[in-house]
Amino acid sequence: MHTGELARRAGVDAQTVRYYEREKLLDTPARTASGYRIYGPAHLERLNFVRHCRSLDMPLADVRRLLELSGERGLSCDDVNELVQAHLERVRAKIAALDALEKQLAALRAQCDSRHRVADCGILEELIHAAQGEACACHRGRDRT
Amino acid sequence: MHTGELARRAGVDAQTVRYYEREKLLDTPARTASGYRIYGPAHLERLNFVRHCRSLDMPLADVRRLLELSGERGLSCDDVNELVQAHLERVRAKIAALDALEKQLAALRAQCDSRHRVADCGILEELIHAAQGEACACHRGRDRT
DNA sequence: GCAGACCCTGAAGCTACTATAGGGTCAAGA
DNA sequence: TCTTGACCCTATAGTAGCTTCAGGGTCTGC
Repeated sequence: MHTGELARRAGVDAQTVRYYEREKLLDTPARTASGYRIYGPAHLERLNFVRHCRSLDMPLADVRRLLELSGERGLSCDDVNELVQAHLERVRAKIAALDALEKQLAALRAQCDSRHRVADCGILEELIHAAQGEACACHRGRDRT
Repeated sequence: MHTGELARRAGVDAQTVRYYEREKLLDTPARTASGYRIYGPAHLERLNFVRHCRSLDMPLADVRRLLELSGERGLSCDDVNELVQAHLERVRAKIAALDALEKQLAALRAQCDSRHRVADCGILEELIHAAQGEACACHRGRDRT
């Protein structure tokens, strides 16, 4: 099959397929005389694997590593474990950060009932006040993900 | 004060200050004869406001809009409300997506107890299997944030 | 007069794609 | 045979919000 069909079957854009090839996530395929890429079932399988990992929000570097590891079938799979564990922890950390964020935003949103003017808008007031207050440590050296 | 001191006081990098100036988030400051930027307290206040909004994960475009709106003090503050509300909803959507993700990753992590080889690693097995299964719709047209 | 800390500009790098420009290929229909 | 339309190719730029780097100037103290 050609690039377009492979892409369609995996539910991605054809450009993404070429991008993955450049990034060494897909094996370089054979070409027709006129330069069209020719893919087989193994490519589709691999592309699906990559997309599944991406749907789990794994960075491409991790996916690449998993692909390498899955080739070395005799090795202990500690590395696979660590990688997934580390990713799980990143996701959990992000959830915690967003939960805190959501609380702050909900509180902020509650400051204004939209029936008044910018000059005495509770939200802006709060934003400006919070930005100046000594007590507001939320924008000092916070980790950004 | 010069760029470095402003940056230090706001807890950011000096390059970030210059970046915000380019992006029209800070007023262009006066310069010394030799070209050094000179900032006053108003700049620090504004920079703190920007950083506070960023700590709430607001995109710079939203921050720019808030800065504009806070200048028009006679207007109704409906726009401020909408902006914060929309951002809050984005954050909530992201939390929901990450919660689902965390469950999938935790399940995946539980597949392998690390005492065996890659050849029969439960995680890799599961990843490959899930990527191929018809039932796995998780990587077909999922929304990406 | 020199070291070290600071300042400047412009450009590249990061992630994971997406989009655009400018061109070639192929199969079917008139 | 010509044309149309759908596909393919490459290379490059754009997205967000910075960070880092290269290559240079300035200022202060010894």
